[in-house]
Amino acid sequence: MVERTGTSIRARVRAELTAEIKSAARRQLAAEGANLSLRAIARELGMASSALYRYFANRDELLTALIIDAYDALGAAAETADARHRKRADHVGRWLAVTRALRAWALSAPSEYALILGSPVPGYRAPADTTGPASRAPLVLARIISDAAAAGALADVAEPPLPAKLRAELATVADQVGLDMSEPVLARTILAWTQTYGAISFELFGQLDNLVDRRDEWFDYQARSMAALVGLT
Amino acid sequence: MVERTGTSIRARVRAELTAEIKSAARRQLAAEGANLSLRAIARELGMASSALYRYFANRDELLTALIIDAYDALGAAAETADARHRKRADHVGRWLAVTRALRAWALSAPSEYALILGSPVPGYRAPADTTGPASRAPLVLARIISDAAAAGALADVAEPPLPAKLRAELATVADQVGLDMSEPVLARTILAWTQTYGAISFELFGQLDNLVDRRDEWFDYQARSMAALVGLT
DNA sequence: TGTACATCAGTGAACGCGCGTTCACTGATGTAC
DNA sequence: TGTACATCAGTGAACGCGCGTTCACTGATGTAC
Repeated sequence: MVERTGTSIRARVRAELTAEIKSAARRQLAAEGANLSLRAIARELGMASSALYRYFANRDELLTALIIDAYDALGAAAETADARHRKRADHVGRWLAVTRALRAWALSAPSEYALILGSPVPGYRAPADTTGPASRAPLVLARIISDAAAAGALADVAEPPLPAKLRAELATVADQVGLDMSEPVLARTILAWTQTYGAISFELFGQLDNLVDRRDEWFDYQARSMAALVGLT
Repeated sequence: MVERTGTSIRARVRAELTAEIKSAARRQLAAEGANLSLRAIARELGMASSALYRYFANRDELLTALIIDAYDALGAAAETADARHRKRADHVGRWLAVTRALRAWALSAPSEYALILGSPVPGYRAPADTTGPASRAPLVLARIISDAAAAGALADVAEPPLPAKLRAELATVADQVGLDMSEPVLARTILAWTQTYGAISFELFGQLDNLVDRRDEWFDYQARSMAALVGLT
């Protein structure tokens, strides 16, 4: 993004137009898929296509901004869903609330979900600044598990062996994000997050068509299964 | 596809060129992502772009052919992996062999995997003829489970309740594909297939970067977990 | 408070490119008698 | 077996379109004195 500081009128107008460009871009994404066209955005906003270059250096920069926004929106949805759950000790309830919120966000903004969690956009490589926002949602899930573990509320679950080197890798990851979790618990958490992502993508990308119609119930069933697999009670 | 019958020389040459067009298209897909360009394919084959219209009525028809081929290739990989497993009663082994084969195929042809299981291609809607090939791979997994069930080798597993109507829907599905399975078992099978799909997509679409490097071990851990969840022993 | 100058947003034309699809055509391969 | 005709594959030009990005420009907003 073309950064510019200050709180003058000009700066505020600038911020507003930047937001308008992004939301026009999101609308375009919803209509056309990942083929983002700067000219089409400019057309919708009634301005010359060259004007966009005062706000974003090029197409990729705009895409990056959209990706970061999407990760942040998904992360925020997860965080508020967890925060709103009053009974903090009801870990299964929190897991259900958060995974449902993730799904609801995805269904409300399918093209943005596809942008961050679908197949990569051809010819685009995400810069490093996305990793922070990208980890918000999974961290919320992880925190539910670590809360349960800390409260001694995590059931023992039979599980396949973890090879030593994989185990060591998981220990490093837990360390880096500051999670107090045993390696097997972290492994199960990532597994469950992967399943959740798979369930949402399946529904969104049409793999559930002609298979399951009662989508809400089916999702809940899956979420509960995964909560149980992780050991939440 | 522009159908034409006969086994004359002309017909054989025609079949060969059709295959060449598809494989050039696949190469293009691998290089550029889902932005399939007829002109680029024609260029690579050293022919006029208009010549392609003797083989495919338009771009969408070529895409459809590629999608069907990809589903078939994935299905064939699953089927041969299962067939090659000699110990038919070793259901966990068969599950591992098949899911590993699915992953291996996806890693060897990431763009084709993305074509069928990634985010939908903008502006393209799959016709009905894809549903047959699309179900080959999941059916192989389902058959392993139903074999285990038939052999009485499926462990009882605690699981969340299935709402009656969802249960009825699952019964219909089992009926349609001719699977002799109880609804809870079918539910767990679809869940496990969803997780498997999520695991492969996670790896392929870069979500595992900076998280897990020992991919083979990680995948096996997940596959074994899912086998256990379904009740394979 | 007013003036002079610098900064910035937005314009419109242009560059150079690629795309899917159609169409009238040529020449080779196949078929019927 | 040879000839006449129909079928087919492939060509090359053209239509009409859209794209990202650059550039010199105008006029408005902000800043310094």
